[in-house]
This record gives sequence, C-alpha cells and structure tokens, in this order.
Amino acid sequence: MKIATWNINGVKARIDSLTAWLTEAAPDIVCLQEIKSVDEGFPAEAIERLGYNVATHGQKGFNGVAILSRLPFDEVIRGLPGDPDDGQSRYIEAVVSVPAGVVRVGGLYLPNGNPIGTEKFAYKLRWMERLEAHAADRLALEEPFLLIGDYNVIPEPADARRPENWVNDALYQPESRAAFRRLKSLGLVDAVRAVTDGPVFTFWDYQAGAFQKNDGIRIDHCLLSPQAADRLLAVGVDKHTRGWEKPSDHVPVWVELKVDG
DNA sequence: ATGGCCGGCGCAGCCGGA
Repeated sequence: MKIATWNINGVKARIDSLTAWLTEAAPDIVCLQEIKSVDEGFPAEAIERLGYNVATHGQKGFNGVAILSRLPFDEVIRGLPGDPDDGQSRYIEAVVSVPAGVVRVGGLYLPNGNPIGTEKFAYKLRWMERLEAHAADRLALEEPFLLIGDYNVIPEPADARRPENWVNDALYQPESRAAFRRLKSLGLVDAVRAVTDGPVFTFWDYQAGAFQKNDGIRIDHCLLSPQAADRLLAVGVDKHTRGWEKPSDHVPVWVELKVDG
C-alpha cells in the first residue's frame, strides 16, 4: 500500500497536476495540505473519477487539508484535538481496513510560525505540543499509524542545502527542532531517515531560482509508528513534479507498506 | 547583478506562505 503526502499550494490551481500525479504515481492514500479551499469548493469529482474517496477539512482562502483513499474510510476525524478555539484547518485523520487489520493516517499542516518572536511562532509551538499529545494517544493504540504532512520543520543541518540561510527562520529554530525531536522520541520513525543519511529536499522556494540551484529544504515528513515501520517496504520523493509547469513549491513524499497480512 | 514568486480574493493590491 502506497501512502503519500503533498502540500499542493492551492487545489484549484493544481487540479491538473494533481490528477496527472495520481495517475502516474497510483498512491492508495494521499494527504493534501494547503488546499486553500472550503469543502464545497474542493474539486472532488475529478478525483473521484480516478477511483478515490475524498474527505476534506477546508477553510476559506488559506490552510485546509484533505485525505484521498482508494479504500473506503472507516472513520474520519477533522481538527487536531486540544484547543476547541483553534479555527485553522490543519489536521485530518482517517482509518481504513486492510487484510492485516487497519491503517490509521493523520495528515497535518503544521503552522509556519514566521516571523519568530511573534504570536505566530507561539502558536506553532503550542500546536506542536498538541500534536505530541495526540501522537502519544494514537501510539497507545499500537496500530500501524502514519503522521504525515508539511511539518514546517527543518530537523537537521543536512536537511537544508544552505542551513545558514535559515537560522532566523521559524522552520529551523532550536524550539521547533526540539519539539520535532520530542515527537520522534515517542517512538515515531522518520521514514526518509530510515533509508538514507544523504540530502533529501521536499521544498524549493519559487523565488531566486531555488529549484535550479537545488537550494531546497526537507520539511515534509512521514513519521511511522513502530507497527507501521515494521511494514515499511520503500520510501520516495517525487522531485520531478517540481519541474512541471505551474508547480507546487512542495513535492510528494510517499511510503510503501506491506499490509497483506 | 547579492534579486528574482505564487495563490486567493476579487478586480487593486494586500495577505500569507517558507
């Protein structure tokens, strides 16, 4: 089973790229971030035609997440627990049944947090605390569980082509990186780092020819529960989509799990 | 040359992103 995450930076602007990639990559489950659409505006039909069920948690103008699945949803949960006053749509979770049992997938769009020293950065850190609490709850279920999405965290210097450019950025602050390490310390495995120590990037800014210079960062991550990590067959980053016409600034990251019993 | 973009909203130019 192939499970992917992609920050598509606007689903309406990206619908042709999304359907092309779904056809080519044939993922079973996809978490999308920054759909920048309300639920009613989401172009579900074009995706359903390709054989996917669609669940959205949208918002007007910005943010917004969705999950696509070839298998029917047993359950869908919208919103990250821990703050009923948080109106930003940044988390969606779904459960599907497979021969081996169930697979639970949480798709997240972690706050950017810039500029540092503002309420935006404080919100990012509070959101990460809530994510840690929720992950601990889910890990207690001892299921194959994937926490995937745009984390807006550069975990290590090796995760940036030019780390010195990010020292004053919320994505690379010691507090952001420490919160990401605490999350992993609960027992989650960073899938990309399970297969390589080399540089892997998932985002290249639109500005300054960043993609042409490979001036990228790794901020889209697939974290796996022990029960999911035990089933890991392959990991990939579909970098070529960044070279498409009208690209998202992020590219898909995916894992393949053995779920046939 | 030390800067260079993009989507949404809504119809100009600002907000938010990373």
